[in-house]
Amino acid sequence: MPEKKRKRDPQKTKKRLLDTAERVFTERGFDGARVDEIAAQAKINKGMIYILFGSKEALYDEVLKRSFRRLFKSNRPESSAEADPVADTAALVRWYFWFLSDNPHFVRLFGWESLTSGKRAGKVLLDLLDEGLGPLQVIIRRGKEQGCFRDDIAVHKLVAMVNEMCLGFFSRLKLFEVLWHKDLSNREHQEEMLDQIITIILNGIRANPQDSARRG
Amino acid sequence: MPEKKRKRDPQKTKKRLLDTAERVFTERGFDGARVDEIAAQAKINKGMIYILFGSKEALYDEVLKRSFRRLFKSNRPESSAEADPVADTAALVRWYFWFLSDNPHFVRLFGWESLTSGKRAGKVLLDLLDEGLGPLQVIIRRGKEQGCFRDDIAVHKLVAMVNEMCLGFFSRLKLFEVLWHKDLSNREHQEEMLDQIITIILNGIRANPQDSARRG
Amino acid sequence: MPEKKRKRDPQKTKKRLLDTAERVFTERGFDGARVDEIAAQAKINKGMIYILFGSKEALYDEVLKRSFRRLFKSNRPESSAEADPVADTAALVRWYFWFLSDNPHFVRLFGWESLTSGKRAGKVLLDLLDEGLGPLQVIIRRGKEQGCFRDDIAVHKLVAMVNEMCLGFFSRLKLFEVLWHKDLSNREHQEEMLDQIITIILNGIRANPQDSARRG
Amino acid sequence: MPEKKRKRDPQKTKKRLLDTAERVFTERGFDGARVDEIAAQAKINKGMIYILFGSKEALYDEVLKRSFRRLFKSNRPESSAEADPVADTAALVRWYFWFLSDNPHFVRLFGWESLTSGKRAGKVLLDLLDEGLGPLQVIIRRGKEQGCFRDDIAVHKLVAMVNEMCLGFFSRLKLFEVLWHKDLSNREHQEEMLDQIITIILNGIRANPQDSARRG
DNA sequence: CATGAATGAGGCTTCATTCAT
DNA sequence: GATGAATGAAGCCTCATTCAT
Repeated sequence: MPEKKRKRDPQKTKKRLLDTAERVFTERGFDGARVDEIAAQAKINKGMIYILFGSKEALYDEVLKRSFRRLFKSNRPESSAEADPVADTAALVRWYFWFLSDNPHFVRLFGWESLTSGKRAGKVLLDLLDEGLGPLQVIIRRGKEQGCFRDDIAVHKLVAMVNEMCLGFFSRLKLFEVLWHKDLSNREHQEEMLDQIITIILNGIRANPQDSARRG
Repeated sequence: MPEKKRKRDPQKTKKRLLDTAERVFTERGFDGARVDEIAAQAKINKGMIYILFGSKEALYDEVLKRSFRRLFKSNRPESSAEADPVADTAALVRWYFWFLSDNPHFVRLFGWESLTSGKRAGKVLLDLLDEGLGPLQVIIRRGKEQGCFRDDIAVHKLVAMVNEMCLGFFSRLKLFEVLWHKDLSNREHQEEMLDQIITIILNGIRANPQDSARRG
Repeated sequence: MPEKKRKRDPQKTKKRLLDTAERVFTERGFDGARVDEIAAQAKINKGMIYILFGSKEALYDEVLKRSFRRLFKSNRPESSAEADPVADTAALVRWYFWFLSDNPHFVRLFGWESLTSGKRAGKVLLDLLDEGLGPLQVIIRRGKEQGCFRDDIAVHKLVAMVNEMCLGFFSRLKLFEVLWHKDLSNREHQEEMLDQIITIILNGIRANPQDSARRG
Repeated sequence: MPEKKRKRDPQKTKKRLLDTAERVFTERGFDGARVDEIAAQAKINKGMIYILFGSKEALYDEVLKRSFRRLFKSNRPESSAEADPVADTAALVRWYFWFLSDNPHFVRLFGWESLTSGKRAGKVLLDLLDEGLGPLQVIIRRGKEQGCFRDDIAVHKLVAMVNEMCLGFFSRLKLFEVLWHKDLSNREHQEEMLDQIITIILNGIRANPQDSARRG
């Protein structure tokens, strides 16, 4: 027998509120979001927001934190010193790309925060940049040492570029959809983009055979 | 020669207002911007905004249009069918990169509009994407045909990637400044980034010698 | 002997609540007091207030009543027809003064009620005025008859004056503390004030020797 | 021809608002007053309060200041070293008494502030106490030196007592009206109270003939 | 009884916009 | 046209009170 309409489930109430808030803040940004709208959509009394979180701002912070925690808890692929830098690079980029694909709210929150210079997320943004593709730095550096990646790669710049390609793609997904006449919510279509990114990057940083010949 | 009254110069007033509005909208977004603040900073009477533009929204639209027009009027390098696709690619990316560097407001407005799905800029965003790096498509395609660029490049995806690398870099300039401990308002430091982008891209898309050998 | 369960002692709970409510209402007045604050400080569940008293207003009424009852139950000195009006006057004023000193909450509640025209205490205020120094009227009148007090004393006005001197002193205790650079919570310092009041009053109402001589 | 309904008179608007605010704050205290009510009674748009004053609190402050200024601007009688201390005392008390009678809002605002320990009026309360009957200290002291006032008068305590008699009378005017079955808005009836106060005080502090005889 | 969650009315404040001069 | 005053709708938040458990 299925449960009937149950009330008073603070756990669920709070989650419902956070989910709704995430949706609204994500869609309209902090300034554009309306507390009333969040309450209405969450089917919650407006006052509860203030009992549970204290203010619109605190609610937003909680939404940010929760969304960002997802990145930290996401299962990032490990890379060891013995592993192949090329394969590792591809794996890490793949993981990041699909994380963003699975967390569109994260992408947008990051976007809003970037525009407000992290007025609310503060220094966490830096940690996020680092948490996402940070390990890529180590991998690239190892690749350079092993001679399979070009010498003239500025590691942190490269990481930033990869970040922008992935984040940017999902930031403007809707735009590209219209521009390319393609349904980009489709995972296979997304994968085409990912493949391109990896192809360009790997080819872009791979040491030239003749170069290594010259060197060797 | 028209008479010179004391203060009234509707042309200048309007420009001052647009400049101020651009600054404020750029900084805070449409929802975060305040008509009062714009009027105060422009040292203009609030009512004038409504006489000159009709509404906050219309003022914003005008700011958008003016900012976007700058891209259309910017002196984009031409490329002919005889030119070297490699050099052309580099030239176009350079031009786009420096345009963004010179027009930080454009970068931010584009950012806000991307997040609101172009609620206000509408389809212009598409034109902008096209206007900026659009010709790159032609160049790349020509490069592929001439065999100097890899076969497996998806042209429009590549263009998007370049766009994101440039736009994203300037979108998160402040973040990278802190992350890299570097003054990125400095043009020379910006150039380092540009060089990396071009290096990676060109290497990323260049046809492999052995590949062309195999083909040839 | 009734069983002793863990915590439930409705008697004590109610007292604790009333004590806390008295403190909070006294400090901030009815409008400034917060039901939440009272409940929190009394370490009681908010709902209990409504179970025990029904409303914020009813709780306030109960606080008022309890505080006012203390005046009625206070051990006021008796005066008989044979007694000395001068000594009786001093005794009664002393008693009233120390009652106020011992019941600062009473003083403040009276103050709030005076400002709201007894919107809540209602006519009880009148009874209180009467209950406090009321008997002074009889004493003074007897003193006038016996010739030891001046003829031209308007009895009820005098009583009011004494009342204001005592009540007013304690109402603005904190102010006088700062003004006089003196710790007026100190009982001995309070006594100095009382002595002054009694001195002035007794000298103020005592029949002049020459007057009585003239009359006699 | 009488002027028609004229609008847009910022001077009058502000005064109307302050007058209304004074009335409402005076009646209900800061916490009990409602911004909406003030706006409605002043026939003003609620927003104007925030344009003109910034906040409910700032409006209250302005009301306080304006009311208190009236005391400072009131024409207090001067007293010279040659004057008769007895007459001077009477004159000063008379002046203070009638000032309070003419400024019932002042009396009530002072009352609210006393209860909140001047949370909003701050240290001004001290100045007010001083500004009102402050000069009485000098007069009494001179009277003591000249031998016409008793030695054992504590000057500042006496001043406080006079203050309380006057202020207290007007604070509880409504109560006394009911208690005494007398219309105390009537100036002549008020004067009876004033006469009593002065009589008691002067008799209370006058040096006893026999005392001065003993001394002389 | 006792509790913590929930509620709705209303409080203060802001803001885009209009209007009288 | 240009200005400062004015406005109404709406925004965020608080608070006495109720309710399910």
